[in-house]
Amino acid sequence: MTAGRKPTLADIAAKTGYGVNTVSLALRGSTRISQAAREMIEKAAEELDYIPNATAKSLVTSRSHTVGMLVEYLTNPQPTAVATALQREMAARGYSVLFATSSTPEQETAAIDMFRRHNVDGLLIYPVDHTSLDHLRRLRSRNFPVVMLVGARDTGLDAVGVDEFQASYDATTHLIALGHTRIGALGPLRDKPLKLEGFRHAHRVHGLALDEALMVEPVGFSMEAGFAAMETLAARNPGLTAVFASSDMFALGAMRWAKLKGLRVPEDLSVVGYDNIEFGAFSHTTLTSVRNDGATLAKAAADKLLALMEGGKPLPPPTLTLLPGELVIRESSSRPGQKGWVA
Amino acid sequence: MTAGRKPTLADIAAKTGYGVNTVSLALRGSTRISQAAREMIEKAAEELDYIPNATAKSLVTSRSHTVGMLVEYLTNPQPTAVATALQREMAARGYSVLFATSSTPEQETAAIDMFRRHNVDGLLIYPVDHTSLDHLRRLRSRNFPVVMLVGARDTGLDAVGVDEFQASYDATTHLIALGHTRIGALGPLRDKPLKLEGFRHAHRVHGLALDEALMVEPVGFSMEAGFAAMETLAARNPGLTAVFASSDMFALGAMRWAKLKGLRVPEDLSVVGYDNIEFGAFSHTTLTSVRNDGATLAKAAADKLLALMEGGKPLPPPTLTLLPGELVIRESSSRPGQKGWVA
DNA sequence: TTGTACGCGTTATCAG
DNA sequence: CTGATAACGCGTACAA
Repeated sequence: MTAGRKPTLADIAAKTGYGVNTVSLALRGSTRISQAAREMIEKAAEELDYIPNATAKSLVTSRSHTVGMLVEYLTNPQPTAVATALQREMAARGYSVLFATSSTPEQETAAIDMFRRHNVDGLLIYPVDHTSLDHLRRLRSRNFPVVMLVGARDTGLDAVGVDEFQASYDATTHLIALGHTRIGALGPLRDKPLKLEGFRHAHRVHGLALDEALMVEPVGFSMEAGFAAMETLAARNPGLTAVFASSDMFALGAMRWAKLKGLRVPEDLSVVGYDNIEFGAFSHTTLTSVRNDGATLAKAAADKLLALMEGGKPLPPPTLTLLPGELVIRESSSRPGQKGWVA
Repeated sequence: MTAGRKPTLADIAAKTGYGVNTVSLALRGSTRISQAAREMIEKAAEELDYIPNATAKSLVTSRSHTVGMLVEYLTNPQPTAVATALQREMAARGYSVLFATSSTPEQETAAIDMFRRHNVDGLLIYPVDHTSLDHLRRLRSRNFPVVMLVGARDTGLDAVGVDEFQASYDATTHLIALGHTRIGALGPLRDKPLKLEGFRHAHRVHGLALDEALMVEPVGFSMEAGFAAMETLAARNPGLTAVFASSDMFALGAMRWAKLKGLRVPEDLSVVGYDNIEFGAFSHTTLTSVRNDGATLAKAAADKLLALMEGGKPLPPPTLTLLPGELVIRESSSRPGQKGWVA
């Protein structure tokens, strides 16, 4: 078994004496082929170690059975888990996934162009900027299936995601119910506004004043970014007793900051995160956080994309699948000045 | 701009009056095309929103400019960071990456088959079982470029990775030098033996007896798995004063276990991890760990794969690129019964 | 400088 | 049941 090109249908045809077309049909399990022919052909294919050429197939069928998956940095375990689950879900449905990361709009369009050159049948995307989605709407208007992995309303796009607004509202309300009145927030202000809008909404509903200085946007997606943002937040707001973080990464960074400052969590500072990653659940002080079911999300997104890809070609109107986020209360949140949570 | 198929070279040819082949050459910047023709053609391509069909191109050139990337679960941030960096490195070199995860040998071969169907030009792989690599050697013998992301010696494969044996030896030696004599280990025993072999080797070199009961293999790649394995380890070994974990995930799980048992780290139990993930550096008790430079690794792997893909076709003999791992000493390791590390 | 013809490996169409 | 033949979109001769 030396070099040589890959065996093709023609090689099998030559070896068995049948025509390429018969070979093609036999290998795809057509019933119009005789038992004898099928067995002979399958045996020959086996011997030659034949591997179907998806590229050639794609050219003639104009379906690549490939989708593009575009996410931001994979530093956050939660989207990472979703991406992994998505790949498996798509594989189970017979689709391969081309993968790319983008942290800027330019990288995002470059990646999408790459996907289109490769004729992907659809796109799973966690967009960089949740508020400017024209390029995705344009794709959709050309009947190109796109499923966005963010639970944003009224985007004109198919989407599945957690109800970040509601979940963040719940998380903030939890802190307010505990008696906190000066609550800070760490998270994106412009690109991904849903979580902080939920934070704002909770203040409105419960009649709590909210100063813009109480919201700080970390630079990047690391614990260190959370740490630095927490430092800024604390400097600006002396009386702070609680923080809501849009990501457990930030929350853990904030807890680290508290430790270095000699502040106890939750006695001196309550911390609530988002994503419910394992690092929070196993942290020294366990982290109160919003759980979103990544597996369900991945499955729903895969199903939705599949329906669009294999359905008729004027795409149906876009639908939004909103999954609930559930607040998991642990040690890091309590009444101000107190240890342990009391309902 | 309604539905309709994608524009092709023929469409541009029709619109401009040139032949397809002139269009093809012009778009690829051939100098044999007149200035006027080029400009007219580029303008038409722009207007039609022409996107080259990589599939068709691939069929005729028999190069897909696509590589497969196969990793295990992305629950561990370190391999995840490497995977992300690899995708970016490959993109910078004009390659797209098909991505899959595999946690069993069966899934691994299934994924590789998928890659081959899609005619990937090469493969980046973190194999499930570091000791059975025949299937990869077989690919290589057919001149298919494969770069393994594990620094294992004498595999007959191209590989780039950290010197896990040496780094684990160093980490264990650190504990021995601190005065520990009963050191447990958490990590894979069979599939990925390098780290525990380094652990063993340190015992041999420093004349320390080593009981098989001191090594426990966690089930899975989570903190919870580390937690459970630590429980088993402790139950089997009462006098234990230190643990070496083959992954920071396991180490953090072990620290969590210590906390729940009322043991202080490092006074009652020293813990050394591996991977130097941010969660360890920002943990309540910061984690001593082995740093491996993921960015350098990704770059080296990308370069190596590129050389194989674009070099001549009897593949050159395989080479191994070994990167050093560096022990980063933090709070979690000290002399037995003591807080803080003294050299 | 540009056009024509052919082939890449497969599926689809239409005969036989 | 099976076999020619024509696409699919592009690159590479070679010819004009």
